Order: sequence, then C-alpha cells, then structure tokens
Amino acid sequence: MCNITDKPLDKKFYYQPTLELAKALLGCLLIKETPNGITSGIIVETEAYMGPADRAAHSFNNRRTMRTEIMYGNPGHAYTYSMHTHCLLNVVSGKTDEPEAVLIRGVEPYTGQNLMASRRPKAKNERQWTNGPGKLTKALGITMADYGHPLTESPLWIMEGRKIEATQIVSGPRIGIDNTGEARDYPWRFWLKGNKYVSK
DNA sequence: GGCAAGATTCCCT
DNA sequence: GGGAATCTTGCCC
Repeated sequence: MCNITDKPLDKKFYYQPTLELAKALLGCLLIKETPNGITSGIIVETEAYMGPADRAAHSFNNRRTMRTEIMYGNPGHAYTYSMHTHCLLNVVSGKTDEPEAVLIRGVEPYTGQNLMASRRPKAKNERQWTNGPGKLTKALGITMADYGHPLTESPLWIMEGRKIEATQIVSGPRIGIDNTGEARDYPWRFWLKGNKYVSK
C-alpha cells in the first residue's frame, strides 16, 4: 500500500476546499514520532468545520482568540483542542483568514500497534485503540504540544496512503454538536463505508 | 482570580 | 443511558 519512509503530502494538498479536503484525507496515513517509537494510522473518518458561517465551529462568527488563531493562518497545520481529559486533532484548511478545519475522528492502526496498546490500557480490543477523536490522539501520542505544528514535517505528518474510490465514501451529520441550531444537521461528516474504526 | 462550558471517554447506578 | 472525570479556554454570566 505505502511505505512509511515516503514523503509527506505537499503543502499544495491542503489548499483545496475544506469539504474536498475532508474527503481527500480519507485513506491518508497519519504518522507521529515520539521518543518511544513511531505510530501511524489510516484516516477513516473526518468532519469539516466551515468557519464563520458554521455555528458548530470554534471560529463561528469570526471569533478570533488564542485558541482559534492557528485556523486564521495557512492550511496544513495541526489545530489541537483540549476537551475534558482528552485532546482532539484538526487539520487547518482554508487560506489565510478563512478559519476552517477538518477534525480527524477515526483512524485504522497501521504501524506501532504494540505502542498503541500500551498507551490505551483501557481498550478491550484493537478497535477501541483509535475509533474516536480522543482515542486516536492518545494512541498516537498527539498532545497540545503539537498545536500549530506543520503537517508536512516530522514528528507529526500526513502522507499518501490507501487509494479510496469515491463509492467507498459516505457522509452524514456531525457528532456531538447537538446544541448548535441548524448547523447540527449539515452532512459534513465523512467516513469509509463499513470500516470498523469509524467512531459510530 | 474565578467559574462555567466543552467537536469526549469511561464506568456504573 | 446517565453522570463523573478533570483540563484548557474564554469571559466576567
């Protein structure tokens, strides 16, 4: 399928429209290097957050704070967000001053399974290592320290992975944003049909 | 400084 | 299915 020593995706990859990027990221390989070793997973589930017009987005109505600042810059950077006891990973998209992002909600383990297992002691099976946005960051060792990191460089990057046919991609409403009015129903969540590492 | 809320996960009344 | 866990951010409710 692919070799982990291959090159990261070029910066140009991130300059496509956010909804296109959310679909293009499916099948790509997300890689994280730590002192303990290297882990990677195939992206199987994403959600698009469409900036100022999207009530569910942190950058809704052009809200600009220390936390959302990275989304106003160039695409292709990591937007990590701390949620309760967990950390979530987004890929910044949209050009400068277009604060859009794609949330990574699920990956399929590819390399470093032993390390993932040790980082996810509560998981009862392999599937529970990475079938959720907070789980996959823990399994891969992604933390708030990765905020703003360019996804074209070590130690956290994305490269081409599995080829995905358009017919394998399914879309539907996003998850966990029930109190955001009409934005709740937008079909901006994308996943690979039948993949068991999809969160729901 | 303080407090409320949150794109979640885990465990149990 | 419901509530606790427990950290960061944002705004002063």
